Amino acid sequence: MGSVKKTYRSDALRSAHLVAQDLHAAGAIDKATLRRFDLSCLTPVEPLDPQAIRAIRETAQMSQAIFAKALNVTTSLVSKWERGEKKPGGPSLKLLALASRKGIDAIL
Amino acid sequence: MGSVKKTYRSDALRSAHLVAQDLHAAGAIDKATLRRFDLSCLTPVEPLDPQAIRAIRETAQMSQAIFAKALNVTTSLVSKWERGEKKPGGPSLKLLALASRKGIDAIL
DNA sequence: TTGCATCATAGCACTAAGGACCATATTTCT
DNA sequence: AGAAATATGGTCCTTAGTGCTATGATGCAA
Repeated sequence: MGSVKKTYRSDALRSAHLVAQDLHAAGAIDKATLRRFDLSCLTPVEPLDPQAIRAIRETAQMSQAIFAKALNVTTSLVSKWERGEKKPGGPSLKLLALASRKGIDAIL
Repeated sequence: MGSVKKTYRSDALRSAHLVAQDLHAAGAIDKATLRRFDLSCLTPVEPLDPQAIRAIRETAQMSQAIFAKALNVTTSLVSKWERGEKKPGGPSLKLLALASRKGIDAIL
């Protein structure tokens, strides 16, 4: 199972943030470095075209209805995203980016 | 560290979704059960008052600016959330719920 | 066949979230 | 002292997101 490997990478990322904070608390690194570190840790968020959004959902094997529930939006909105009638912004894009890069389970 | 325990719980949750899909593919469970399972897996999303939002951010040891970047929103919006001028909805609430229940690293 | 449910699309009206700008005052680090 | 980060406050404005309803296609079971 990807369980072991995925866990390793995931936890490394996860703990890195806290480790960096401890280093700063101990005076080992300055605030600027900590700040830059935090920003470099963020999952990149780029605009998604309708097909890309649908691809994320279909990879997750979900209907529009339960995909919408996972993102805490309405099904009609998901439909509009996938047809290009509306474009996801700010927080929605972040959720989609997480689902795309880390897998749907990252946001369940 | 927490790595092992957290990983165990996290991976169990993560794989459960895929396992259920396999069970369905194998004909072991029906579609309705699969659907209900997916919904029951979702991180509960409840309204958050301004102090709760600030608490999440301060637990993460982040300034409004980098917290905003993590959520892919503007700093002024985070400020408004924490002062009660605006209330986070849909996708924003989902992100905040993830940060609150699974830790800030879940959304980095 | 009939019936019932899920699925996806589509329309419309409406509210408020969220974005993009400002300016200000305080703190913190150099 | 200066520079940079921090948090608040504001104002204007766009549109994302909601809620509702209706449609047709699909699939499953009685």
